[in-house]
Amino acid sequence: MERITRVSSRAPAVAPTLADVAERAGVSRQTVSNAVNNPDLLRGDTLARVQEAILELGYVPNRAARNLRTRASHLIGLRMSPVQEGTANAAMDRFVHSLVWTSREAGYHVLLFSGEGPDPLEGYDDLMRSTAVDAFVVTDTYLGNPQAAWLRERRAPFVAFGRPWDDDGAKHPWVDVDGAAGTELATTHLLDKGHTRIAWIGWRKDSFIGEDRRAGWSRALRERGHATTGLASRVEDTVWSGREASAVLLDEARPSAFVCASDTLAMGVLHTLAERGLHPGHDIAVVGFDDSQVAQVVHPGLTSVRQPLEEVAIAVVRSLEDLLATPSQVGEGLLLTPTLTVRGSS
Amino acid sequence: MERITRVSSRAPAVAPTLADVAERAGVSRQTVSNAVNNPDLLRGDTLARVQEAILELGYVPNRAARNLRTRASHLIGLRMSPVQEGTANAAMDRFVHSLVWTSREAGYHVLLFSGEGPDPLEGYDDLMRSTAVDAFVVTDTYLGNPQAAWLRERRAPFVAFGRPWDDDGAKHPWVDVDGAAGTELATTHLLDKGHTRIAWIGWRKDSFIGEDRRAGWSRALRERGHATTGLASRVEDTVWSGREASAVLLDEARPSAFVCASDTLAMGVLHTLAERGLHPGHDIAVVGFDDSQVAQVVHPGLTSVRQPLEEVAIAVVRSLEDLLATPSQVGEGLLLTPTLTVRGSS
DNA sequence: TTGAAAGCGCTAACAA
DNA sequence: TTGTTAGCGCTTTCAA
Repeated sequence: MERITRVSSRAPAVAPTLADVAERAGVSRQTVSNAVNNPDLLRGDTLARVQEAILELGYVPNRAARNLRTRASHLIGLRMSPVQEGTANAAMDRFVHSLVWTSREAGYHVLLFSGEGPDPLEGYDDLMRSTAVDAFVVTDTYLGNPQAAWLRERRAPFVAFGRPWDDDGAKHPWVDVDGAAGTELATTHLLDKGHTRIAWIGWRKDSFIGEDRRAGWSRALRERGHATTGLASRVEDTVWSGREASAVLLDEARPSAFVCASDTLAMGVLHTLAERGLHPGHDIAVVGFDDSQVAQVVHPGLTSVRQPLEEVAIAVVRSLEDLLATPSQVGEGLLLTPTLTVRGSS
Repeated sequence: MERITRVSSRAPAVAPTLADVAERAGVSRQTVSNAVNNPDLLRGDTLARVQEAILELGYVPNRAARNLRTRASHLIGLRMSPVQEGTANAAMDRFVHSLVWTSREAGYHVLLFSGEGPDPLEGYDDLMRSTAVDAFVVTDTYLGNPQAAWLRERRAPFVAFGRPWDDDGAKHPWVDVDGAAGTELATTHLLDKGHTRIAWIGWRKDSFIGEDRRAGWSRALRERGHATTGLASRVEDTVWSGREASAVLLDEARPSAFVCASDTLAMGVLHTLAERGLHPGHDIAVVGFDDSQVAQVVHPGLTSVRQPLEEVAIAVVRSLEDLLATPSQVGEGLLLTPTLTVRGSS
């Protein structure tokens, strides 16, 4: 039983405006505006009368008009990079979910746009200049932050998910996950399990993120006095590369465990193990990175470093709010720590 | 070397307006507006002069003002359902990518929003009444279309990705993928490989989509005169359920192949096979549904039915354009055919 | 082919 | 505490 009577649930042909509400409540338009945006300013009975009129008419402020007047859209722009088929990479999608969720609570919506091609700047310009969004969340910082300088120069508010790797003096706010801490966690976990020869399969050297994650692996091994020599491989982020690299490492370095820069590479390791009749978690331990769906559903479960994307989203939105409230403020950086989800593969 | 001189690439402190351009070009504001929206109306030299001024000033029309005036936002609303951890389901994310891409070409952006809870209507109302979006794309039709009737009653333009299963008389436009055709394709593929005892693992009976996909399996078997009795199982969409169901079926019905309603369930089958030392594609064939990343990267590759989500997005956007151009028009339905991506598991 | 007037719905600034 | 005035930047309508 619906108790509340929604008078206008049938949606009137034409949407009511402030003026309609004002007339109905017997007040001025400004008073209605205040009732919506600054209810504290009204006297109790006036507020009640206006709110009743609002309810009766089913009034909802027109966004375009409000945007025009306040010069704000309450929209956050996010560029979506194309899906990568054949990989396990879906961190971006998980992040989008978290961001949408968190933004809503802050009164923002997420506007998705796509760059035409490889140019990461494509698409930002138009949205910014047409005042379609209030700010951007920049995620594709894997090769440094070409966008950061560019957006900064154009005075576009933005928060980056990802460190300004190549620019220590960067003054924009950012949030990132400590990849090295993640792989260190993974490596220590394996060391605790008794493994000593732990191999690394990561990305090519020009990847900042890849080098960061690799550092966690080597740090953990060195701290416990174990060797890293000959145990590392740097390849492309594909299943095939992970398979090849692990095959070579198994033959030449005889590791008992693998730590990988991504779940995609870890899946490659699982391929090699399957081909050789080896059982992950039993014969050889494997740890991936990103706690993708793949890690969650593959047999016997892939242990993986999980980025706290929900927290990232919260921090990003908070940062965005600060930024929009105080545009001149110097941005801060925040580094979050990932966790390790242990499954059958280790 | 940048050849084109972007005079205002440094972004002026305050964005230029129509009036600024008009003054610079020595014409009226209206003429500038026409230069942007109806260039055909201008004489060649006037147009050139105005365009030059636009370029020099770096003028981009203000979206809020335009939206207010034209009562259109060129935004498409899409509700994101929460991520399902522990499953392989990511069709939604792939679809979002395609939709963003396709929308851009049609001059639209995608606005993401999230429902608060299980109520699929939550969130639509506010966006619609505040004229934040021009239309919606409705995707969560797995339990019929409660949104359809609701949105229709409120005169909200929308296109559904998913059939109006429970309402033959539905008059809204929709695009869907023929699930039965997909599983029929999968089953026929297995029959061609020599399998005759092909089991089905699908969803509970109250799932329209699940029953549709199941129909393709049984149709293919019946057409070739093979049995279906005792070969089907209906469970929840989890890896665990798929594992359990396949274990029972293997013991009781001795199938040589499995067709599943989802990659998640298919992964469950792979678990059972791994536990029994059976090799997918060699001892037992397995086919999933959705061609998820999981299917793509798992060893030895999971054969899976692939929904043509790019085509779906194109059809949805086209439908949306028709709808917005001719609001009164009766919506049509379009059923697309999936393909089968064959991998090692079959 | 171009221009002038009007107003979309809202809120900031100020006045009562 | 409430109301009045003005105008955000644009496009529709109509006149020149």
